[in-house]
Amino acid sequence: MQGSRQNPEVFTKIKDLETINGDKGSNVFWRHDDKDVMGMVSTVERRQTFSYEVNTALSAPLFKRQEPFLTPAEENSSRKRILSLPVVSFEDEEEAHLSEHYCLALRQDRMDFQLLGMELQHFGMNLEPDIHHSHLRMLDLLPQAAEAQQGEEDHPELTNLFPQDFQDAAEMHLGEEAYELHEVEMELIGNAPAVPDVLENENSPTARKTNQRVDAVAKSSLPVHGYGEASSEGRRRKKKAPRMRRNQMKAQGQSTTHQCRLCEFTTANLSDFNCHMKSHTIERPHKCHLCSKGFRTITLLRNHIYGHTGFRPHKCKDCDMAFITRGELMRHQRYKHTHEKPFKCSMCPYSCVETSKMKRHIRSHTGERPYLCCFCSYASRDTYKLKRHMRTHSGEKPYECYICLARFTQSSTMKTHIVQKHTENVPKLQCPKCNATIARKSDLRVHLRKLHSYVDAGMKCRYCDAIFHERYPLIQHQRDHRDEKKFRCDHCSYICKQNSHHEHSEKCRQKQRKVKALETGRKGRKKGETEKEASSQLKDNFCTMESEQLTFGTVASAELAEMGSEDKQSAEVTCEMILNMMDK
DNA sequence: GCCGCCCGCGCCCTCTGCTGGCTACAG
DNA sequence: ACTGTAGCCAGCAGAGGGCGCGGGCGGC
Repeated sequence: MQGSRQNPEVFTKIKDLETINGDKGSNVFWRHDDKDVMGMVSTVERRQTFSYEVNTALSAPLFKRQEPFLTPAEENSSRKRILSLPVVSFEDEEEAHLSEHYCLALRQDRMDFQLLGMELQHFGMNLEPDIHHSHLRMLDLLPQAAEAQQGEEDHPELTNLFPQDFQDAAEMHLGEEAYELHEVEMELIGNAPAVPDVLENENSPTARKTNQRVDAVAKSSLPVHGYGEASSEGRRRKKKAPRMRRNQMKAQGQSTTHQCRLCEFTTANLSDFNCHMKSHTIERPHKCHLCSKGFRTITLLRNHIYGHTGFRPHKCKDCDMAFITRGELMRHQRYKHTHEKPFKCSMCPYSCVETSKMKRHIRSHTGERPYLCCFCSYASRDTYKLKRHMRTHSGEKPYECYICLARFTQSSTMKTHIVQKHTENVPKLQCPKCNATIARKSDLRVHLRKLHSYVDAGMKCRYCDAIFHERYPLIQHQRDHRDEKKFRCDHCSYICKQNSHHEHSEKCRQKQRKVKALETGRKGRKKGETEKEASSQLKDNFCTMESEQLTFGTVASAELAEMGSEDKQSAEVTCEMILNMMDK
């Protein structure tokens, strides 16, 4: 194999590759059947490329239960995506080229392939059989495949794009299905193209085949959720639907309509239709001269170049920030200056600047957790939390204390560590209930909870609206409620806390009658009976009453209440006598 | 076809709070 | 010496803020 350098402009994808790898000398180009073909022979470089692709495009779930082998540095540096070279294509372990690689090279509108005599072991990888997915790198076919979906008759050369043995090995059929393959794979890796997940019209041939593909993928051992935020509905371009429907509505009533076979888009205008169909391709004619990245529109390219040059035309008048687009500036001003939050939650007072934030917030109400961990049962409400969680599996600790070099999984943990261990004169927190001083707020909370029975949320009194954060004051307060004497006798001054009041009332009436009788008896004292004897009888009667749990005061006041003034005076004398007698 | 607005996704960050293991210390 | 307890500490998850950037689409 003789290495011969070719003009990189010919190889759009190779340019990307060079950008990533840097070491251009390790790429080898040669002629094969009058076609330009590229191969990579450097194992180190090859591994870098492969690792990069695994991390960003394929995601860890493909590597079932394997620890992610990328280092953080590699991960961070992988901002760009290469969906081209090289191809790993294994149909199964026996038949195919488990220890070999296919290498695809794009030459403008043609694609060539070459088998490279390289072994996986060279890359230091120990791959499990289930990752040998036959179509993983067929993403390289995108431009051709997208065209292919429009019909083989339009692009008959596509059927000849790959040598037959390659097609056989990959069980791949060119033409329409080639696009479907791309579609399914893009779904698989969470980088969906601008096509619906499953075609709505299930009766169309395309939809049928695609849906079968989707089913097949769903049934396969390859989870579609996963690491590196590659999963996800989030990335699926579903946002098209509403606007498409608007256009669809506009188009209604037209006699001649152009309906997109790949989505719901319908229009009567042919140019609109053609414009729309471009959205289903990844044709990016506007290339950045600095990084070779392609864009569909010149505006996008211009904004991209602004990113390179640092030119930010939209400057904030309230601070030093500047932005590429006016929309970004407006959003910044809402966040930092005007604090305008047009999106309000209907379930709580939360409001925010962006719809995506509201969407995320709503999940905290609904409990929805669409991002599933492929290693455990954890599921998160947003991609970042899942990614952060994955560190617990990978053992990655990206944050290092600059003083003691201790490493941490989260930046906030490191920050706390530095404050608590390496910062002098850190003020401690004083417990409001005792003299204890505690370093951390959360520990003070624990302290309050354990030692002072403090409940953060507050406990409501069961009898009134009072709120207590401590158990004991609540108990005391509720006891007061229970001791409260709510029932008052209608006939005397008797009050009680129980409903037994009614029983008392009846007894009270009977006793009143007795007292009346006593009074009557006193007034109509028997002939010859001395006053002392009369008093003695009264006292006996009183004692009887007392034994029936009627107090003197109760009797007296009840009696007084019903007596006339003369009788009252008489009764008071009688009561006084009784009291005196009791004193004796 | 270009431009700008708007939208949505993704990424990274901070703040917050809970948990459980560790450890010092008093009884 | 042993044990229970309370503070220290790192790990980890929930929630939200801020911004970069690409894409859709209407207007010109």
